[in-house]
Amino acid sequence: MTKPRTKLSRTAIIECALQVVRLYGLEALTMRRVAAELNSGAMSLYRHVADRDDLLVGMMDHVADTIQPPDIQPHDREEIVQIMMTIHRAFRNDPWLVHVLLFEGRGSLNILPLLDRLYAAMARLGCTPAEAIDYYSLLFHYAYGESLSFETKERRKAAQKAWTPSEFEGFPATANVMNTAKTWAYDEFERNIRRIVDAI
Amino acid sequence: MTKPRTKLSRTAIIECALQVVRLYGLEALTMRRVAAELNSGAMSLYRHVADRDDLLVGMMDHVADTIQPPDIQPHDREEIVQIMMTIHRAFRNDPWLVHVLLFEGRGSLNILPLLDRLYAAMARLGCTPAEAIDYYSLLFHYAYGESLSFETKERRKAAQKAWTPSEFEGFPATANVMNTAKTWAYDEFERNIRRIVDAI
DNA sequence: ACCTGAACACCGTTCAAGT
DNA sequence: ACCTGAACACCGTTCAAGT
Repeated sequence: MTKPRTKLSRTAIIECALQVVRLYGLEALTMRRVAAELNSGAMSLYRHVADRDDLLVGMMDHVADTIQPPDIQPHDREEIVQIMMTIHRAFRNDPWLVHVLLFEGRGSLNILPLLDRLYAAMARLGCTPAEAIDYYSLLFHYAYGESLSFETKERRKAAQKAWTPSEFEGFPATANVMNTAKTWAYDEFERNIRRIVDAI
Repeated sequence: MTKPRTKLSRTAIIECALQVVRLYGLEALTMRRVAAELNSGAMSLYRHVADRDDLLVGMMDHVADTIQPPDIQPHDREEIVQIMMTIHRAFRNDPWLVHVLLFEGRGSLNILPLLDRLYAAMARLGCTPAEAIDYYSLLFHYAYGESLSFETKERRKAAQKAWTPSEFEGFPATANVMNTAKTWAYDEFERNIRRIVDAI
């Protein structure tokens, strides 16, 4: 994927970095690597990008721009579910987003339209602002944790580091649940989002 | 806090590393640093610890051992709430735990007794194993996300990188919620755990 | 104006050598 | 057996120098 020599630019750097992170993961995203892919010196990037954090924020804004907002739903509960599913899909496609959100501590303003639809739907359902904060916390933090955990689970599967049944000896309630978990490809995110929304 | 020269041992290394991570954070926890605190060469640690990941797992096991399990509750819903609050308190005290859990992909077996009480309470409430998996996902992933987000929020406050109100112009539902958020020290974790448990 | 190589101050870890 | 310093292969980033 090394590109032929072209003019360096912020968007060219961001798009190249996006390719690297999607193919090789966040820890492979180094300034030197991106520069190499662009056939240029590592230091040339700093003309267009303040530092690595700035690059990450740029990538996040770029991705946020390409998110397809879901159709407006006539039912407010379904509106909330569809917005959360859209965000969850973005996290599945780009797990590094959650890392940047949580560790850089900086979200993209480009998702504000989606966020405002969420809060508006909550308001129509009768939520006070205080309740809206609670539900936002529950919905988003669950989405963060679930996405990070999913990513880890994939990695662990590849590394064969899963827990073995013998470790659950003496813990019958746990063993009972784990036996089911093993034989069943579950995808609980949507079900759980609906449980939360039903409680609003 | 630099210790006088004593015999190196796995537990001495783990306890020293625990001090470092609690005082200076996970990114300050380097092999060289821990060694320096112990007045020894960085490479000496490798006699007692396989690598940095092994050290982190050792620290996690050590912390898991010191968790005070809550009293057994007569009501199963309250049993679940108290277990989750116990885990949440551990995450607040040691935010790096969540990083290790999610990025090393390795939990401590030492919390299995607590986990088994959780699954047993769910079973008594009539949960099938499939439902138990769903609720486990919701409870724990929310706890992960909330803890990471709390840590980030603290850091961001220190760095004065919070969002400014002007950024919410044109998004009235969001602005309305954010105005409340600013003036109100909220602690929504327990409320949200109870909401989840009520839905079981 | 735009790009760059050498250099700095860090990592985790390997390896051969000390006692 | 236990410890260690030098060295390796990496980082992000600064700085002075090239065109």
